[in-house]
Amino acid sequence: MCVIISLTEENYLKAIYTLSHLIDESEVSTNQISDHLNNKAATVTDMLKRLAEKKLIHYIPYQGVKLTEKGRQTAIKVVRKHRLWEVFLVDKLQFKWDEVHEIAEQLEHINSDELIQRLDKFLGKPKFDPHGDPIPDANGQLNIVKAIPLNQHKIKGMFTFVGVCEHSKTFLQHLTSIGLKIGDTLKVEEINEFDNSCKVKINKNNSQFFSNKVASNILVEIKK
Amino acid sequence: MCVIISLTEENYLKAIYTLSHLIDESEVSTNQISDHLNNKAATVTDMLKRLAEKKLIHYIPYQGVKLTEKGRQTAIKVVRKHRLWEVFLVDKLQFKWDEVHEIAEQLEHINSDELIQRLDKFLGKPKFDPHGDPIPDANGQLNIVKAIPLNQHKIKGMFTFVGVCEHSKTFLQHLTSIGLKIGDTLKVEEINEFDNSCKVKINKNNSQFFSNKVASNILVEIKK
DNA sequence: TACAAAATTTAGACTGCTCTAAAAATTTGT
DNA sequence: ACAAATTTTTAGAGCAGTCTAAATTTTGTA
Repeated sequence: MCVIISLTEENYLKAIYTLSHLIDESEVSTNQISDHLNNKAATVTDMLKRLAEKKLIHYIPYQGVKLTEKGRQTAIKVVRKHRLWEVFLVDKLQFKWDEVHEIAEQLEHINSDELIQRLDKFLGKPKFDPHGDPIPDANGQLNIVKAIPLNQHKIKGMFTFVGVCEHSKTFLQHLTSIGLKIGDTLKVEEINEFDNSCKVKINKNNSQFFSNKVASNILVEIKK
Repeated sequence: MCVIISLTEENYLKAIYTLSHLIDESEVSTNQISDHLNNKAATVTDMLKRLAEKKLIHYIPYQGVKLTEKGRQTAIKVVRKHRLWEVFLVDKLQFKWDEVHEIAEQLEHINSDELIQRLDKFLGKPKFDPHGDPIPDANGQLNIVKAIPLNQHKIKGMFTFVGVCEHSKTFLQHLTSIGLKIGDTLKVEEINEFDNSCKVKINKNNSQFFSNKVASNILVEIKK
């Protein structure tokens, strides 16, 4: 009944979960997984056979994979742990938001339901991690986030910065260097047709230009 | 220069460290390690060869092993992490002292110096874990504890309960059930020659009997 | 002190996870 | 529609860590 799932298997399930959510709930290919995890396609094929054996994924050779319900529950539990630990690292240990990913990658595999339940309570049952990503609840339910990238709005006006698409250290450090934090108000004052860059005021500060690349990785909601 | 040490290797080094400190700084035998880690002697021999290769232990076949300085530093870092995480679990997440060992066994392998430094600060740089065991500092220095088991004092009088020898769940739960916590004052009122049991008053409460077995696992200092 | 018992090591094998090289299947472009 | 390119799988191998069974070394004692 209670199949043991190794740290490596957890990482594969998380990868499949993440990749399948990039665009709707599509099937994930062997190469996508091998790129994401930095190992070879042959290695991935091997692992897919084992995960299918354990009923954690639906796998038809050459057709890509999808998580089973059991696989999804496992993956989402890892995501929940990852994001809760990130909150701990930032809120309690004063890490910066660009410093926590690697440590959370380790902590997410600590196995204790009691620990996670208590950590969640200790942190005040947070709904979002330091990057604005939603934290699944203990039952694996996830807030549906309706935020979309700033560059897709194509309109001037007031927005709230609620999350990022890109989680790389360099991008997060860039946002920090321009003084942008989750929750800030963005006022789009100009949109330039030719390169899709925009002039934005952060809170009450001076305006600055965001390239399309930056704007495409900033998730916002229209400010009420 | 910077040899990678696996989780398994860390566990072997910690086992050797622990076992070598049971009695002075003696050498540790293959069987002691295999008992402690619940695996076979042949498996231990294999690992000892690998640890010796990496200059983490001094190993002469059939002669037992001793940690090198590098091995000791590695082991003590794991012990430091284990004990700090135990403090976190008890002080911040309200775990009981008999519930934290298994979780700390996992957390002790999380690899981030920055994390440990910040956790230490967050916890108020504690000197002892919830069982009264000393926490090595960041340089691997350990407070020498001069506490000895209650049954070895052989005298009546006032003592302070500062730690335990036995760390099993059942023993710790037993102490909890008789209302004994680290820091409590023990007044030894009688010592029975025939079975070495003693009558003890905990703080200002009613007196009760401690068997020799209990008294031998309770570390105390003479109360000033 | 010699020999039996105990401790330890060696030999050979298995699993999980990884790789490279080669074969097979699928997709794409003309 | 089919050849070329791409993707995926298969085959075979290696390493870390574990095991059992057998051989070797040390220890304790008769």
